[in-house]
Amino acid sequence: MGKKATINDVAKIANVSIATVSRYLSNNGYPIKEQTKKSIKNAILQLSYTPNIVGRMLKTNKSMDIGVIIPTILNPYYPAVIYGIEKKAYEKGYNILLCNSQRDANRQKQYVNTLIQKQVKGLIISSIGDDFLLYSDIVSKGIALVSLEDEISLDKVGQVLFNYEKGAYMAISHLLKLGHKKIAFLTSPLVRKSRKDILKGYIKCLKDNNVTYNKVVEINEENEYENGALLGAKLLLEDDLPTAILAVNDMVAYGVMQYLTQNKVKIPEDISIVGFDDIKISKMMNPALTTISQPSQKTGELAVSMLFDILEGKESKKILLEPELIIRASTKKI
Amino acid sequence: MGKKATINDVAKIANVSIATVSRYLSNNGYPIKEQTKKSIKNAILQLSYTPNIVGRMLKTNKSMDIGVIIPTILNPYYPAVIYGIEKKAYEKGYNILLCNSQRDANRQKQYVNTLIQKQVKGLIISSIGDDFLLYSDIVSKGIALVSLEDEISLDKVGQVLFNYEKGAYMAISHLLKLGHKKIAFLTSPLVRKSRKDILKGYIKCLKDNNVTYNKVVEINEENEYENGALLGAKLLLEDDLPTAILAVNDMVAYGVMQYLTQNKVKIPEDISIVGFDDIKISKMMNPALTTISQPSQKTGELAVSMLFDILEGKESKKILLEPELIIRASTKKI
DNA sequence: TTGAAAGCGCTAACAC
DNA sequence: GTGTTAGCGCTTTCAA
Repeated sequence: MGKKATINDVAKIANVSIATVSRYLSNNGYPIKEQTKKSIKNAILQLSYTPNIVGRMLKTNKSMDIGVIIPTILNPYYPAVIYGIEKKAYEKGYNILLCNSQRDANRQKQYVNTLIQKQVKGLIISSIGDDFLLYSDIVSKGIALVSLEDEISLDKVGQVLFNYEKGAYMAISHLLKLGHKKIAFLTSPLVRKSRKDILKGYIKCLKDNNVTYNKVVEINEENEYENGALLGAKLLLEDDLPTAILAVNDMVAYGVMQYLTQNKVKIPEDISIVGFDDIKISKMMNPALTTISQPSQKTGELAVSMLFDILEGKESKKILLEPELIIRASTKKI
Repeated sequence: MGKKATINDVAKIANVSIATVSRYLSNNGYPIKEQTKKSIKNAILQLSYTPNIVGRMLKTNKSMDIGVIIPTILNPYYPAVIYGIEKKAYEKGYNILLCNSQRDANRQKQYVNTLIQKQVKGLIISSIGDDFLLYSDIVSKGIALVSLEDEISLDKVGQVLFNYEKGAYMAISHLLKLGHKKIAFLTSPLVRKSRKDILKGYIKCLKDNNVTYNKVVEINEENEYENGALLGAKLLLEDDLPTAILAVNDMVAYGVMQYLTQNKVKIPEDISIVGFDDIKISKMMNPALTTISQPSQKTGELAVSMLFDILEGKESKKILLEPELIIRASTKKI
């Protein structure tokens, strides 16, 4: 395979200086004689030369990479976010460095560090906490930072937030309207602010409607796939069973549904269930899942737009996306 | 935010040479006086200095990035592959540059080019075709290349393949065993080799069992989400309806199932359906989907292992992963 | 319209 | 143990 050709090799073969080759490559209207252009072009073809961006980066200090840190790509919500990010980034010529934090604070920190070292232009992060120092370190290095979902108490950080509390409130309202009086909330560990907000909305709506029954079933593990089943099992051990369930997200809802169905609990006949996220497949489930829609792809696109705004020196801002209730077949009048 | 600190700044503050700082940072056992270490450490803290990897890359010509090109992250099969890739890569300290080709040859080419320029150490690519020139260009630049799913007619390319034909054969066998005689194959455009192989397996199994009925329903668009519904609609227009369906992948199967269910066709009572991939959620569907399991996460892990093997100068190889039939509730004896 | 040369931040060979 | 220095591939100023 031999060594890669450099701009020097091209210059030598084309019998011009590297400066001229560089100008040719940058293609910015700098005047070059047609004849010269031609010979450079030939040399490039002959060597099948590809510019080394690292050289340019070192010189210009301009990277075209964006770091993206998400909890886990295995929850389809995030691929949809990434899709939005990548779409917008591609349009602008940026690439995505993808990192899964696995909801592990150390791993997240490590990734942030690596990404800084790699000189990313910006960082989009769906965090697991409010690590003030970590974020201010990023910002102080001139890297544009956009946070997803969880609010961060720091200026100069773009934020694409979602009204989780209201979403939960809407879900519970819907269930109450259907006549349900016993509604449980099934959730992964209540560590993220977003989850706590869902809990808040759940509690608030019950209180506002003078419903005394409430049951929060929480599980310790982070694995959403299996959590649903575990939560379902835990629920069935209770003696005062609910007639309806709010799940912390769609993936968990699926697990619960599957477990209940296997255990002869019919959905929605015996128990109604509402999810959270409205990932694509939710409408393909059978019964299709009633859920709170959180615009995933749009979240990604907005994040990138914000990132570029910050990069252009504009004031960073917060956007609060609003939930929407998607009524499907998994909820039923009691 | 000011300018980022460099190794020079650190050296100046610590009152040592940049060489010493560099040695300190590389932390490779090179002897440094404790006292010196301490003052360097302080300087680094004081400046909140982060090494600039670009400088190192230019010098050492060693990148720690791997490019990953997949068709679309929106089909959950790929996030699972990526999960496997990222897991293994993380262990080795590598990062992932993620690209969605959207099954667009131009976009793919563009991405490959960018990734080469960014000096990735390796490239994992789930391609849309057998672009010999593209691949040999990659290889000739000393970049390790691993191809997923589709076979490539080029040496020095690692390949993690899957026995699609056999998978389809197994699916059809299963359906025949259940007494089905009219089995249709519903598919996205038959452009990828993998899809054509599924078709082959379908045809072959029918022929081997002297079944004359066969019906291939193909759709033109690439969007798997909506394809299922379109395929379902197209199917219902036929006059000689099948009693069973093989879908080209699970996502398509979901769409079909949903459409059929909405149109009063019961699954599996009226029509049995088999998917392909066994993405995580398939067992959470209701009815749970019978499908051919394709080990996605393992595919990703193997790809990375291969990549590192190639990087270490080992002979590149091919691995053919074998399918497994996962029988669930979407298929039924006739 | 072109070239010479400095220098981006870092590593590593060599010298002491 | 530590410092000096060349140079990785590129862009860009300055000069011609």
